[in-house]
Amino acid sequence: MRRPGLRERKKQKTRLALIDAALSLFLEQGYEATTVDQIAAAVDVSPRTFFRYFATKEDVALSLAADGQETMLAELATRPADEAPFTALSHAARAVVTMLQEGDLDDTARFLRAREVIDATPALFAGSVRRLMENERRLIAEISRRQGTGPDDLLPHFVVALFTAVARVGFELCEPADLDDVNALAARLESTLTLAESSLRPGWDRPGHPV
Amino acid sequence: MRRPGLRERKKQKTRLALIDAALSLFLEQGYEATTVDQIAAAVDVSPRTFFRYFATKEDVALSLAADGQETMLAELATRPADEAPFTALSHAARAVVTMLQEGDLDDTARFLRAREVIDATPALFAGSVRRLMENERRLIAEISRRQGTGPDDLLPHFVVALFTAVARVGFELCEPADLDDVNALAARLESTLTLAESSLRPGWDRPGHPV
DNA sequence: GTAATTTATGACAGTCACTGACAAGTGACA
DNA sequence: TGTCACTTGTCAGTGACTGTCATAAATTAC
Repeated sequence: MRRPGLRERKKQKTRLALIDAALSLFLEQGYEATTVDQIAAAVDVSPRTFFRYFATKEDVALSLAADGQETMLAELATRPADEAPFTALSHAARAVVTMLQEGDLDDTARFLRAREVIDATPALFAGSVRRLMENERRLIAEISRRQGTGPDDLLPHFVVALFTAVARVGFELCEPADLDDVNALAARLESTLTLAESSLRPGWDRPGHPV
Repeated sequence: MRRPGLRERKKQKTRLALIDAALSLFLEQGYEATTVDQIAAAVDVSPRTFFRYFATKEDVALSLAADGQETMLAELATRPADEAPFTALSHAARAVVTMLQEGDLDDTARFLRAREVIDATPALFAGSVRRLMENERRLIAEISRRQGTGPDDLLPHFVVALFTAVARVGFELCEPADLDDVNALAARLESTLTLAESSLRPGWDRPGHPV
């Protein structure tokens, strides 16, 4: 598993090159002012190839965040079944930050740069939220499975919606200063989670609580 | 003010005709399968004119929901300053339902039909959430103003994000059966608001609570 | 009432995101 | 080394969206 083969390595290289080139161009001249042709030209690749790596233009900026969400989903699946839903979700969110702290330095820088571009570009921010919502369905399914509740139960929807709100405040609404540093991001997430816990009644995310 | 002038009346008529035609086509053949040219042709208007009424294709389905958000903002502004933020936001949300219940029957039907199309179309659902998020900034500003907190205070962000989450669960995640009836929508909103209140500690949305 | 002015619309040309199809090049593997 | 699978470039096309200019209709001035 050490070497994924030359072909696979080339692909990853092209993918990262496209992301880097796109982020640079987006920062320089703005997102809408940048054409896919420009990005492709910067990596010396045909525009058609760009769309073989990324389904849409916004994807090139959002794919890293999407990877983070996959990490979160995976972490959630490993949490013990008797853990309270909101607690399990909190740990899953922390896993994303941990992944950044432990990962390659270049990868972390790229991730934070992507966040910077996303926060500065309304269209990308919108896309980011869209992804978050799509992911919400999967989170709801997982929480619902853990709790054994039916698919039309309000509680899982409620818990996940609330958690997503907290995560958004923690992750996305960062001050520009916070964007430089992963640790600042982690601190922000923690303080938001603390605020959430101090605002909610104990056991609120368990069925049968509101008597 | 009774008569806004012939020109203005014509414009409103065209606007509603475009919305109705678009919603019908979206329901019949799906959103992406419907072209702007088709919508324009159905109303006997040039495609260029369509874009003079709606900035984007998705706008034609989302504009009614956008109107609802304006109503909410306006209602929020009239709430007493000493009212707790979440309570004020809840009343503002109720104002949207009230507006539907009291409004023209055709308008209500159109609104519910738009919701139906939006819920059935991922792209439109995403756009709907996007609008909600964009609106969040204005809600935060208003809550922040009411509370007299600084712009970098976490609490207004937190309160509004939580409220948006609740509103989404109440408004958007409706069962198909609920879409026929405004009263069912109202009931759903109320039960979600109740769930939220029973989950949160009293005074959580006021500054200085979590000692 | 008619003339002047504003405003909505249509027609046309153009940009850009995105896609299907086919041909050519390159790594994988026997 | 030769075959196979996969990746890429080229090309042609669709559809969303925009700028521009001329025309027609509504509003206002006279």
